[in-house]
Amino acid sequence: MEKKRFYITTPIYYPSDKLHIGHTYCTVATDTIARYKRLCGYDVMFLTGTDEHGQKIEEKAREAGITPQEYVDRIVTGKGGVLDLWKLMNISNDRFIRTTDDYHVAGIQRIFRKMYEKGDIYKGTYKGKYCTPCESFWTESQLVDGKCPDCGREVRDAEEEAYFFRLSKYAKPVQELLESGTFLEPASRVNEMINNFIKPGLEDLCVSRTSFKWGIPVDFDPGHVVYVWVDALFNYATALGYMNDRYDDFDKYWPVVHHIVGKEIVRFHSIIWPAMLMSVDLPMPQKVYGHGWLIIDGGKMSKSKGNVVDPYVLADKFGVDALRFFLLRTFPFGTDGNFSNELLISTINTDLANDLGNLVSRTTAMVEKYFGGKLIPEREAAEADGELLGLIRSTKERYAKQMDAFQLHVALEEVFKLIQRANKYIDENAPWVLAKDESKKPRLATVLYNLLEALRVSLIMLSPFMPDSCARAFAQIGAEGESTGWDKAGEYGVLPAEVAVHKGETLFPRVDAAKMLAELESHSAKKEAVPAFKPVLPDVSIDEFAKCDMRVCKVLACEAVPKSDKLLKFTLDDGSGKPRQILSGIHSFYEPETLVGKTVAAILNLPARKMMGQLSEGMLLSAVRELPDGKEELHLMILDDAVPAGAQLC
RNA sequence: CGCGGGGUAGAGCAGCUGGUAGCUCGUCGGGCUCAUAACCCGGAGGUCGUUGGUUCAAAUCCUUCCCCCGCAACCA
Repeated sequence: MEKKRFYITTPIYYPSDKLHIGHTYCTVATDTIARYKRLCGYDVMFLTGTDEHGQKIEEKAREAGITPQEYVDRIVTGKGGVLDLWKLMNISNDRFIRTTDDYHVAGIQRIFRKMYEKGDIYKGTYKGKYCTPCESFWTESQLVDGKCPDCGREVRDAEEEAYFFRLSKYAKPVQELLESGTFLEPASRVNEMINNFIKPGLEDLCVSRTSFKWGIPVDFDPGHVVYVWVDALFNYATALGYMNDRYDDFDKYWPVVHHIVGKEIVRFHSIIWPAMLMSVDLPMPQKVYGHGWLIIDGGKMSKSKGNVVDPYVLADKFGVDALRFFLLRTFPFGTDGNFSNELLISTINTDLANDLGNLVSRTTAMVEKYFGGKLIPEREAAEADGELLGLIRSTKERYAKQMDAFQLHVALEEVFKLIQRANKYIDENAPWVLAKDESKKPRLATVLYNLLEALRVSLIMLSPFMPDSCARAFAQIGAEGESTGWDKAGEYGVLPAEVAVHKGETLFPRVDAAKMLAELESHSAKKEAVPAFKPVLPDVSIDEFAKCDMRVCKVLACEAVPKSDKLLKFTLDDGSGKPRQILSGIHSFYEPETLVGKTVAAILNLPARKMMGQLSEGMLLSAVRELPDGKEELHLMILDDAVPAGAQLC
């Protein structure tokens, strides 16, 4: 009979910077599932890779003075890069795709054309902000203070020609897909997607750009570059040979696709991706699983906060397997988890050193001490064995159920129930007492054999999580070959009666928490930085500066804008005699009532603009800086009340 | 009323198809000595965010309100 197939993917990561523990978490989890499926006998295809195009990488490369290709090569294949990281973390991916690979590029061009010919991609206009001197398009959110983020100059509304994907056309089938059961998990994400994105109506999606070059050219329309969606999402298909001839196992693995993704990209994978697949008439993936994030000190990990955890450091200090284990044992896979070094250390000490490692150690030590390393074949069963043997036989089933549902942390819990029961079993049977009586030797051998069997079974189930350590442990307890296979994970009596053990070096050394924390502290202490000084912007002429009409205003009234977290609505006396309304996003720093009567400064000649449906005629001046923790510190410019309204700042 | 998640012992979490509140760490006491000062047993510690309701019975179902977190929107 042919093996059942299983195709699993991580997202392709964006190599604009070094990867951190969050990427590692996702990849390690996916790797563990892949290893588990292989263990169960599946024909597994495990794909990971990098998403290497786009404006941001183009910019980063320009800053570094190298080509975009050189830039991504450095991060992906360079020393300490993505490939090195996965090698270090013992990731067993079968394939690694880079969106700059030529077969992917060719495939995407064909896919783009296919969707175009079908009429699902059409030419339209993309509206955005344009900076003429820089010849660059920006979205609202990219603007810095309403200005070009590159040069700080004014931008204007503009349109560019672009291709769009008819996402709207697929809204209904996508909704049906989401509602139809297990496509998207955890289930809580389904409502989020439908309520937030589908119900309000899906807009067609811009899938090409002319404003930057670093991407896959649209082959039938030079100047256009395929924008992220088509390029990145279809990696899952091109990596199997879809629309290219580099590989030819697309038909083999396609329908059994499982995408493991972070919750931030669930939307793309559960709405846009299915829609595009429908467009090219491909069957839907079996599952999209959105896992949670690692949270640090209650907040998201980010480079600007300086709280990024470096997997290289942790792997170096604790060992790869311990780190892998910690990530998957501690945090429920579907929800966010609070990362901390203390938790890491305590998990390693409790589960790996005290429970598992110590069990291997004390069991093998006793076999050596009482039997010279090799058990005698005589046995004597006892009632006291029942519970342990029951767990040896039954844990596999519960474990498998959890693993199949990607509940990795619960699966591990099941294994550790067995390990803890085995430790208790030693206490109950006190082998050291049996050892004193020669006539109890068969009973002693039975007790130790049962322990070895408990370990063997546990190690099989732990091996997808900690492949190297389990291999070492198998050697120590004298398990080899078939006895370490999945088929034997729920059976008792598999090890030979005269099994020989080899007590080896400590599997998981205990970590000295205080010492280790101090070491890690010194690592991160260097990063405690003063707020970065933002580079001074390019010169402006005095004439340009003089164009800004900044005036002193008195706050006549101030109230929060309904339904907005950030906006405050100011009614100001600008000296003209006519009240002026300005909105400002500073509610997180000030309560409206505390500002009434204050003397402030504002630019009056910015074009009026609507925010949350309200008109804002100008902008209040504030002093802003970014703190080392990534938060923003803002002070409204509050002037001496003696300054009259309408006075000009210059 | 934008959407979603969460508020359970000192900390971190489970339980949430209703029926004496559980796990890990920490803490206190005991046991054991094979083992990586590890292991085993026991104790202390919670009015399960708040209000009202359904029920013989609610952490668990419905309802009010409060707080936290994410997404969306939005910070010129």
